[in-house]
Amino acid sequence: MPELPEVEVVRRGLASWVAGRTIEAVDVVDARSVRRHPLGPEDFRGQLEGALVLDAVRRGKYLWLPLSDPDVPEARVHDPGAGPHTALLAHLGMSGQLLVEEPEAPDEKHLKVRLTLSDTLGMPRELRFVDQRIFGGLAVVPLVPTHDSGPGGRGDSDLPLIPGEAAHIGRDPLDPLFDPEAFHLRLRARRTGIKRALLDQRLVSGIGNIYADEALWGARLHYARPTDTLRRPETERLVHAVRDVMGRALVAGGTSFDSLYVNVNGASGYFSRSLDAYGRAGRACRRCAAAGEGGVIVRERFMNRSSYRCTRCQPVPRNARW
DNA sequence: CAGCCATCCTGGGGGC
DNA sequence: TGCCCCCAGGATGGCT
Repeated sequence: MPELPEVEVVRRGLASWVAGRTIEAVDVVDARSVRRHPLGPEDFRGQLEGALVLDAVRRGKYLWLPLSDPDVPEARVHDPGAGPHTALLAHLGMSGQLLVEEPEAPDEKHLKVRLTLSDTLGMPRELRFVDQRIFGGLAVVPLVPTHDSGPGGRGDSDLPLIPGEAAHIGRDPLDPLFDPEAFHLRLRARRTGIKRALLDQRLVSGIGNIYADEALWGARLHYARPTDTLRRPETERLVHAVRDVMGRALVAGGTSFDSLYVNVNGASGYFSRSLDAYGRAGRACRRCAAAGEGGVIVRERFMNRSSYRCTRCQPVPRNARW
């Protein structure tokens, strides 16, 4: 399942392969993948055809391509303060892929949307949205200046332009603007369990079920640990563990062990070999084994999902909040 | 407002 | 071999 490292790998691929090209044609193969575009597939196509892709931007697991507005060329071009006003917004959901392919490549089984891009340097390409489970989708949305938890007192022109759909998404742990001390204080103010908090994209973004379990294992914390009892060293351990697991995944190009997810050019990653908790039910905890101890990874149902933890180094806490 | 849960969705896989 | 059911989980809307 794409989490922050996978989405960031896709973003980088889009920035290098798609930015600078024009969208020449749009084929919505399955309208369900644009159901979050309020005006329907025809409007989706009309708004994209002829648009120039300027960049590829990410906030948490939301990804968007800022577009030049082809309908108002003159006025905008001569206004130095005018940035892009719309973007192609994408969320990969559980199984979404954005693939940059040669037009001759055969259609994928779950191809949902095909964007034909302008030919650059004799390299014609299509951007294809492929999605089996249809939790993800595409939409053309306005970009609006949006405050976040950063320093205030600035004018509108200095605020980041992001889609309203992503306005509530917090900074991710690898973002320079992520504030570990503020994160700690917000955790302490919550009345819930730590895994619920990690999965709340408003508090910290980019973490899904897999990296949540990996980070909790790294920090030796149980998923039901009450957030209001966390001590500063524990939060620091957790932030360090999240950054470590995400950083390693990013270097490896995303986990993509699901085989549904591959990166923007269709190549699989291989980070799954180094997962310590997720998917290892019944196997020995590596850390315990290295210390000559007998901790075992168990799978438990939590939040209608699977959670993996070590019985020994992630014991059930007092006052657990399930 | 904060917390939390059901729901969306498809296809692979196990059981029989 | 075919059928049924479970399972995967990100984000949202609507409860309490």
